[in-house]
Amino acid sequence: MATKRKVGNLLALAVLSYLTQRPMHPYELSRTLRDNDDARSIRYNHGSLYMVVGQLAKAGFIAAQETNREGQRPERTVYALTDAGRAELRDWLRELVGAPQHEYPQFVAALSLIGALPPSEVLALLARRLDLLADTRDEIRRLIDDGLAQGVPELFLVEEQYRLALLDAEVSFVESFRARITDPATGWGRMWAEFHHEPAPEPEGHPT
Amino acid sequence: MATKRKVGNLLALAVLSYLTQRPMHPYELSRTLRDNDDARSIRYNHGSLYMVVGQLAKAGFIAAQETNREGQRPERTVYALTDAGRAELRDWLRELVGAPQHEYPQFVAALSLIGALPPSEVLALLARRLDLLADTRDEIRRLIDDGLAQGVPELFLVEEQYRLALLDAEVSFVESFRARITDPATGWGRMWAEFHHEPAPEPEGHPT
DNA sequence: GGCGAAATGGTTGACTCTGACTAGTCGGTA
DNA sequence: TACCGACTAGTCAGAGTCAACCATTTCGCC
Repeated sequence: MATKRKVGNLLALAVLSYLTQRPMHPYELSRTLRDNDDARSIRYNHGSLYMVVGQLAKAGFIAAQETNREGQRPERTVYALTDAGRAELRDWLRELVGAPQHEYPQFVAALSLIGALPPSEVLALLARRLDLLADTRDEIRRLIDDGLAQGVPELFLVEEQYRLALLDAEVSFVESFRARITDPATGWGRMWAEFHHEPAPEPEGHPT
Repeated sequence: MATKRKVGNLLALAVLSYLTQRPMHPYELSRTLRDNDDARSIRYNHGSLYMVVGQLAKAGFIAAQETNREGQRPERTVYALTDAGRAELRDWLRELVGAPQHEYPQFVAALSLIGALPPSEVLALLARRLDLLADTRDEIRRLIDDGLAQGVPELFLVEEQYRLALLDAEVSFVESFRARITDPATGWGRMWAEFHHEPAPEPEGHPT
């Protein structure tokens, strides 16, 4: 599983991937990650990068190639991918692509406890969520369009298209969820509201 | 944001939520969480629970109510929710429901680096992924149906329906992704394959 | 009634992660 | 030319996570 890897942080995957192109020193990796906007897909922390590089070196996936220094700056160690590192990269990617991992999105946790909020409030919050989801959607769309306009191959934007697909699914779900709360036929609204000692929620635009 | 909370672990949210029903001691919480299958929605770790309870107590969200002991067992401290805790629960849930958080699913990371694998292999891995996604889908369906059959209100199954919606979206995406790889019109397959020094991938069922 | 397995209830320690801190360099500008 | 802010480059303490372990008690079953 995911935890069996010697280095489990996904940042390490990106490091391995960039080192296939050429040896680099940590700061160069950091800049490359920033320039390619990888922080959108992989949790990035300046501090974690140095840690991850150290772990990869200890595990034998990368090896220090040379150490040089300019002026009074701290020295920079250039790392190169080893054969073991190349194998790890492939194996890890295979696992991630070939088998879905169980994950814990925050919204799932919230939904599982949603009963703790009264339905009237939940309706308002979901409306707000829909607005924000629409904003995010526009942003991703723009990111993709800009990329395409600048000649980025569509293959390198595929993760954004995936994000978009999930986003659309979430929007549909939230809309249908709202509808089911207000639909008197489901009986949800009444039961839920009674539990919170408030009147049953009304459909949109028909407040009591 | 998520990190500004005194206790950031989502397990704490579940603890606060269950303590609204009645005071409990840690192990009772642990069992309740297990019984309700909350580990599906919230990353659960036996050890973490005690830490989270300690943190919540230190933050003033819960308070030790009494300590008793049976036989030679370690003592059990019963905790009760404080007013601050009730407020934190509501505020936290509001945030989670009202505003989507940026998250980092593993598959997104994998997609962003997918170019490192040759397209022929990616096609095979995606096929495997589709199989496993179908299994997961069946499992969730069964979970929902069993719940409904046992009279669980549909509201308490809403997080599984959300999961199902996302799952379906992922299946559609993966299918369309596969199609675009094999479709000669997109040109992806050829470019990608050339980069890996292999022949362009063929559409399903027509191997070279 | 006795034996092992499972449940109860919790602690510990090794490891990982994160945000904050340090410290040199460079370009502009007042 | 002296100062400021931004960038470069890296370190580190403290917090968090997780798996493994420990010690009792109860339960199933022969």
